Amino acid sequence: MTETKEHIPAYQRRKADRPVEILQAALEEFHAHGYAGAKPDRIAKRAGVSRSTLYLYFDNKDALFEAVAEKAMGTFVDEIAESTISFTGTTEELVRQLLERFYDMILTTKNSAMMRILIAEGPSRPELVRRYHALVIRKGHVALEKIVARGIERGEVRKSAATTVPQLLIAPALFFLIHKMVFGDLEELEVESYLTAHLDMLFNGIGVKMRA
Amino acid sequence: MTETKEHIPAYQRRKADRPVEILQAALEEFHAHGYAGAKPDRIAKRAGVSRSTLYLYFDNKDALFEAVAEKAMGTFVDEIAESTISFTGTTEELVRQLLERFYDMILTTKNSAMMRILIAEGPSRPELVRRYHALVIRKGHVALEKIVARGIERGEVRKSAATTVPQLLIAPALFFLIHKMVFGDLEELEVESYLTAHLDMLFNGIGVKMRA
Amino acid sequence: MTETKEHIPAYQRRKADRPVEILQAALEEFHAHGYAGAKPDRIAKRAGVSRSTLYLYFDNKDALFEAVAEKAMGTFVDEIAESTISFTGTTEELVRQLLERFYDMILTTKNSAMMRILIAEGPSRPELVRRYHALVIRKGHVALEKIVARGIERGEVRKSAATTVPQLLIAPALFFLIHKMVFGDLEELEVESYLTAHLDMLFNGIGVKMRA
Amino acid sequence: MTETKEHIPAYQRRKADRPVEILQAALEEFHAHGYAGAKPDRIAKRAGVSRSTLYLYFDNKDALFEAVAEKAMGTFVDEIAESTISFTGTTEELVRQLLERFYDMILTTKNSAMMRILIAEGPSRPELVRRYHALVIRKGHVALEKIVARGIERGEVRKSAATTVPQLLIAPALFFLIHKMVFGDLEELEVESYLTAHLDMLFNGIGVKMRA
DNA sequence: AATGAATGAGTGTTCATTCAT
DNA sequence: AATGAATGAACACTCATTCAT
Repeated sequence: MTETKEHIPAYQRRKADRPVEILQAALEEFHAHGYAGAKPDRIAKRAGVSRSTLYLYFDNKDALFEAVAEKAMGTFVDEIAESTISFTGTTEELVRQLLERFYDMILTTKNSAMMRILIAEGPSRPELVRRYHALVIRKGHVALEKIVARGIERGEVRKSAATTVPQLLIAPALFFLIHKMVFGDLEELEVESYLTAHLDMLFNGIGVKMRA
Repeated sequence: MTETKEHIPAYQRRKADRPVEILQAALEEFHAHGYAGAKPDRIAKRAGVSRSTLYLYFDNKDALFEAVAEKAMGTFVDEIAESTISFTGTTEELVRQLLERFYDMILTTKNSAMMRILIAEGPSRPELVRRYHALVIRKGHVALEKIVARGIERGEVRKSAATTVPQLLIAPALFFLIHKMVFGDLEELEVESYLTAHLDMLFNGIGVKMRA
Repeated sequence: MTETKEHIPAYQRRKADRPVEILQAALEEFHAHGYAGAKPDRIAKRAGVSRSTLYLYFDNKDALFEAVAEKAMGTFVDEIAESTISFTGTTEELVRQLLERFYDMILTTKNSAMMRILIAEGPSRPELVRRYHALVIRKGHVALEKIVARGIERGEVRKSAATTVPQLLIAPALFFLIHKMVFGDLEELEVESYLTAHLDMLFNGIGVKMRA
Repeated sequence: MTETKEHIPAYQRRKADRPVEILQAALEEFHAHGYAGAKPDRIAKRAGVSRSTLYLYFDNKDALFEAVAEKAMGTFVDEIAESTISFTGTTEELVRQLLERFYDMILTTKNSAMMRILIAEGPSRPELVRRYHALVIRKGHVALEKIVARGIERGEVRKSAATTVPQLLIAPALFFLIHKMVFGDLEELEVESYLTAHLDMLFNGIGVKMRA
């Protein structure tokens, strides 16, 4: 059935590209306007197709949204989880590497879009929240736990109240993400010094240590 | 608490109560559904009035939203800023007190509603973002800076990379807020141990200190 | 006079005045905005009473409108009809007098309000049109016919095609009325010279008469 | 023509027809109910489309109204203005021709619709009034002035009070228009005899001329 | 007699979606 | 595969009207 219609105009866009383009356009739209505020009209325009074409690939706005969410719940966590396993350096180096990638991801926006969507639409989409939790949060938690355990084993990390809540490792990064997302236009947090401060606090705390 | 009150006849209720009830109902609705998803219909029902009564007190959905936001941009920051001035104990005690109040506020939900609204509607409401930034973020930042400066002065806080970014003091609390807001139904973070861990990390860091 | 009266306390005002004031206010409102565009709210304000008071005197907007119309279908025609009977001067004097009063009435606006209402609302109010026709148009027609007949009898008016349509006597005045009503703000027709011209055309025509 | 067309499926009809059909339907609706009373619902039904299709072609009710008005402020005046220039007969013939066309136009209803709209909506649409005045009234005035001047030049028209107000030439026709519009259902003015009478009065007046 | 508070029915308009081509 | 044209259902909002006082 591919050969029958060979009278396609000069620009030959591949059929397979369409869904990808639409998903990308939709992610941007959902990020910018939230679910309810997102207009198929605009998604179509962004994707360079007609409004009706959207419905050729996705049953409806909701299905499109789910597809977008699915795609965005990406591979990030898996990647860092894997890279942790083979890491051979110190915990500080490991965490620094992890956080560098994390802040980098934040600045790449795509996943922050997902975060916004999740926060905004969560209450009306428990299933989406459940999936995200299973695919991202839980896995992330496990990965962080491993890092901490490894650190303790290696004598680089204190076994303490702080280390019972491994999320604290990345909590400041979420703050950074939210801040950038909401107040980014008004006041930019400089990522490098923020990261430095983050690591400093993480490893050394802010308190003055008095040791004999 | 979303119950629909109905039994007291309209004419017996006092006019002055109306805006308060409506604002409360609207806050809940905006929190639950975001701006676009919020239906005047439901707000009215929640407030125990008819749809048109809403418009007796607020010009339109937008005005209602602004009023809700205004009200929620509460006095919290001012209160803690003030209480810091007169504090006489150690920095650790001061920060503990601050965070206890902060986590308490989070669990009181109202302000987390505001946070969700801000994250979700921010892109389409720069003015709201600007006001929140001026009223809450900026003031909060100043208050945190003072705490850090006071700590350094008193020799309780290290002058370090970490202390150049005073937001780090409360960053983990925002993580807690977001987590509770989005994943609260799936996995509860126990506030007391989280707070303990937060403080531990904040003051001591997670790293093993080796001093001579 | 469209001022909103306010200073006299309600209890001092006489009950009997209320309907009159309301009708006056309603006439102005209907004149200014048409039936559909007229708002009970504004009528009440103009009349210096509360919205609900309107409904104390008139069942609903429609009834109020009918009452206004009724009142405006005034006595004007009857008056001029009567004054014609007793007139003893020439036809030209009679017609001049009639038209002077007619133009005067036009400039007093109240009846032009009625005309506007009739034109605008006529299609949806056949009954109103019927009543106006019976009370004003028909009577006016009869009065004009009498004037013409009297003129012919007295040898002051030609029996001609023109005199078979007695409405022609006042037709130019309606033009004046409409013009003032619609374009009055843009281009004022000076009433005195218009009246002079009207009478001149009426009695002499514009044509050059060539008689042997 | 108020019939609702239904049988031709929407997709078979041609896009170009839509605005024309809608405008026609809207003219009828505005004519029948005034601006405020006109319901998009009914316009759509009259035009044989769905309510939302209206908004595909016109931004809103107001824009639709303006388009209707624009279209109705037709070419009539220009046409008669032009035809006057080349006319070679007597003034009486010229005026008769003009009036015949004028009365014919009146009976064709479309422009009388415009007149009703103008009278009814004028107060709340000064801009519309201004445009109509510029496009129709002013031009008409100039055209009438030319006719009178030509008549005087040719010795067929008296230079007199009457001829200083050229609107008097068509004033009786406006009376006819209004009468037909408002009272047409109750009492028909027979156009031919009315026109004859109109011309008679115009040229000869109603007065008895006594010349030596 | 008069009104402040409230509302149900309806308004113009938008939106996600469909359908014949 | 892709679309221009069209629409039903829902939306935020207004309005004439009611009702207990």
